[in-house]
Amino acid sequence: MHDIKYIRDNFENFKKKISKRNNTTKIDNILDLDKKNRKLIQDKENLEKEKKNISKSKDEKMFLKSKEISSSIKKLSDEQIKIKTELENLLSSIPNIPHNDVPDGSNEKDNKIIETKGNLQKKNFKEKSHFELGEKLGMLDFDLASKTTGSRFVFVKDKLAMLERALSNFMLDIHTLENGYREISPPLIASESTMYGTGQLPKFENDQFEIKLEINDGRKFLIPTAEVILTNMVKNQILKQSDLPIRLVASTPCFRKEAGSYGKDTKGMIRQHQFYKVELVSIVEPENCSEELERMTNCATMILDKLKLPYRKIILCSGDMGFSAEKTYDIEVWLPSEQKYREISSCSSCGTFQSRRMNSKYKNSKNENVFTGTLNGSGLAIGRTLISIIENYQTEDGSINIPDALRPYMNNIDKILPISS
RNA sequence: GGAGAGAUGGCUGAGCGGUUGAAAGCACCGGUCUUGAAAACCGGCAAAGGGGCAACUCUUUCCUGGGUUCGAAUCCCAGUCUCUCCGCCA
Repeated sequence: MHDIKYIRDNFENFKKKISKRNNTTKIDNILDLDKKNRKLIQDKENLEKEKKNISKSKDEKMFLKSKEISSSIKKLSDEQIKIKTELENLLSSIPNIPHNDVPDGSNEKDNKIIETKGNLQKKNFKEKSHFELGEKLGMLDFDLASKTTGSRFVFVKDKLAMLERALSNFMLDIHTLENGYREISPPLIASESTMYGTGQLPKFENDQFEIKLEINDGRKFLIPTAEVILTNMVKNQILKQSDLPIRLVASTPCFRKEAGSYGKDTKGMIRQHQFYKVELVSIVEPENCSEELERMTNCATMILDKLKLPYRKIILCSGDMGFSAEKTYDIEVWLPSEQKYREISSCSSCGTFQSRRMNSKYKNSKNENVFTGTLNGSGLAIGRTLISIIENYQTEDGSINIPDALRPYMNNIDKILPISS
């Protein structure tokens, strides 16, 4: 959600910055709606004052007049609410303003590589894809999933299932013990207002799995990421300055419809309707957002360093960022079978964009209630980490070595062999 | 699924038709005292929105939405949420 006062005072600048984003909402009539809205408020308030005075005076001769005023107020108020709703709907579907650090650009081709790390060791055999390896091991079963459920789901079995669980524990341990995050095991279902708070609604309803609890219950959705539920923990709250920063981590399943990516990554478990992800969320004083984003991104890359997986860090251009983000770093891991880097984490600062939607504030050092800053990042996507380990640690015979850092989480085995052997 | 109870400022909690935006306490901020701290005492302290360069001022808000009334935190209706007890259950 945007600050209407800021837009009012900086409209041209606002318009220019939003035009750099992938935005489909028409913004030209914002000022007009704002003007109408304020005019109606003023007219309404004048009448309200008059009415108040009559009732205070207890002058019976004026009682009839007061009744008339009431109906005029009702009319004005209805009109004002209509305009205000229109304005709010408009504002709530405009993406966040890009941070000054963000490079201009229209799509992923304009993202900038910031750093590349790790060795792309050349193997003396042709590297296989994770799904080929996983199916050969008998531990990834896509056919079975399509039988029980449908496409874009997978059964992970045996040692790969254990590896998936190990990754979750490994990441949680690092973020809680080394990086100072508080571990949360949250609900996986979010209410409509929660989904609105982080920006999934109203614009991206098509990507969400809506579920039915009871007929008269409010709308509920499976979380597409733990960001939604963790960030909203501070919804409708005024925090103390000493509460900040709040750093939260959760390992949860995530559910996405992936509407609009038909035909994309249909093979393998790169893009699934359901996947595990370890998510980091920070609630901070807004002036600390940039600093916190660097810190958070380092917390994410730290995992890849420990797993000795090659990766690169990029900054997304204005046209490629998510709706709520003002600045985003993507971390991409090397996938030998594709000879490409693929996204494994995305770390974003949202500034006060989400906290305005959530109404999340804190008392600053001047004792004023101001909106908090929110950040979120994957640390990391478990499914994709699993893929990258399978592919990067494969051997010629099709078995998978276990990275040293994970062995304590894998009963100290050093290798995953096919089931038959 | 059955039976009750409740929802008031950051928190606890009074008020149950007319200077009540709301007592009191806690928390918080400022001051006096103290070598420093604590204690004690004094003072301040809800939010949102509109107008104004500003000092300031106006409006709204006591869960939400309707209704009664000149006037509602207070009365009536509907809904939401929370809690307790019983049943069922991971």
